[in-house]
Amino acid sequence: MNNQDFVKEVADINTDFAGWYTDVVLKTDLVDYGPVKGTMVIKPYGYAIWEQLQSYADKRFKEVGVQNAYFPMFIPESYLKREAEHVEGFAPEVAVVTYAGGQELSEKLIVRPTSETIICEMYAKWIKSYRDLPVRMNQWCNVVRWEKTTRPFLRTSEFLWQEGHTVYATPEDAQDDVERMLNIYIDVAQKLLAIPVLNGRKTEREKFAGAVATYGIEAIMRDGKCLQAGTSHNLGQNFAKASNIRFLNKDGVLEYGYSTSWGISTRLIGALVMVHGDERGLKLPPNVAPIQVVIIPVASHKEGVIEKCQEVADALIKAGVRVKLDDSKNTPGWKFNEYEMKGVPVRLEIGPRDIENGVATFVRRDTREKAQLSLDTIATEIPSILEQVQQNMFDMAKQNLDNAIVETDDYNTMVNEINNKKVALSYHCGDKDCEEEIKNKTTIKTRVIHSYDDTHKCIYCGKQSKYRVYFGKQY
RNA sequence: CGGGGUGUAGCGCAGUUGGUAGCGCACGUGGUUUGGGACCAUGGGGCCGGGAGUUCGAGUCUCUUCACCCCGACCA
Repeated sequence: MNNQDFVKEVADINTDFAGWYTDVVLKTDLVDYGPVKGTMVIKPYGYAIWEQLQSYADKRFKEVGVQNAYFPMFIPESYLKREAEHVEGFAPEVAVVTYAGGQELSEKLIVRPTSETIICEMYAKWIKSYRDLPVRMNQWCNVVRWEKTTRPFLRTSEFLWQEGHTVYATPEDAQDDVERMLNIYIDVAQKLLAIPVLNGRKTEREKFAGAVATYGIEAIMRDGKCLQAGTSHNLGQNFAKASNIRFLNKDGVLEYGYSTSWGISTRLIGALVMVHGDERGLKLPPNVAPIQVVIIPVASHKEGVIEKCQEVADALIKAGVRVKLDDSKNTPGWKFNEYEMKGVPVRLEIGPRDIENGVATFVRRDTREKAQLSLDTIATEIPSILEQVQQNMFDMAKQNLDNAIVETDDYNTMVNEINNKKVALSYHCGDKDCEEEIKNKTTIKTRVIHSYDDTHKCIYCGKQSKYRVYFGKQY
């Protein structure tokens, strides 16, 4: 097979982006379809990306004092119903267990679509005094949401995520938490995944079912569509009241707690693919790539080639680089294409000619730049090259993001630009029905609020603006 | 849930008016190769998505069901 064949087997990235996406995630062994509709098997290469992401986020959570725990996946149906907006938001997409242990259950069990209800029930049991606060726990788990359309990573019936749930004594502390966690998510996206994001508060229409306020990060794919990549919710006292989370304050008065919740999911892997990928396949930023450097021996049967490759691999491992030496039977050319498709950031080719010259040939995935590196200094140079690749990938993605944003005060311009793969930044009145009308007419929704500003007119209804907000189409 | 499309070997596909299922790649074995998807030889591999029907006979015709893809609707 030559590269033409690869191109033929994968849909064209420019004319069929959705087809390109599914082809790439399947062909690069990130994922496969499960036997049940809408389910996915995350294969080792895809799971390794998730593990990188997990370990970064987990470390950040722990640094700010969050502890991990695990809560059951089955939630009594009655729990979900305690918060009116919450049940309305989730009821259509929950999976329900009605039969177990050989008999009909007296109370149906919801398979968690998110765990606010069950965690708050437990918190209510544990929290008695202001001395018990704050409570801040996170769990890494799976959740189930039975949605109509599915796409690997982006929207599946079951997916992996983390959900953090906290309770504070004051609204100010809760709001601080919401912003602190949002900032960690911004770092996960930007520093780890090299995905620049828009961030801010969601509108009333777009907020989480049961929240007082939702904040989110939004990534923009190369087809101009937006993807909600992480959310941080201020739940106010809504869930505390629904679950009866009360504590005695310093004055001996019983008060409801203030809770928050926040999450990121395997969807980020989908974003990673769609933000950075190109016509050759995946392109992974070094900080999250399971393999940062692949070493490909050339003429590996020749004296000393494999030994030299192994030597370089060992030196790189010692320098903290995730490296793979591929000494399989495939030809070098096959391997070049394979690892480019899989998005490995840096490739080293080592053959008799290189060894003779005391160098290795290196090729960057992001720029496809090819050069020689001295074998003596390679282990010290590679880490900084990886940093450059990481930075360059972020910069390129940032440029795409900046280019995608169009500031406009004209409704028709907004609709046209968004249909032309852009994201609009416009003023809006903040009225739910007005936003609803725009959505019904065009499928365009608000993403996050840019800034509050009442000195302009709403782009749709012409009334006084409340804020400036990003509009776009979404995955 | 509406409209369109596809299910045949691990992957990509062909299969004529119905007559015992084929190609390329991948895979096993032996050898030659190795700097952008190598070559020769020789093997193995199939519930033709599932079910029901028509027929002497179904990959092919009819009905039905399931899954996946695309476009909408829905979607913290």
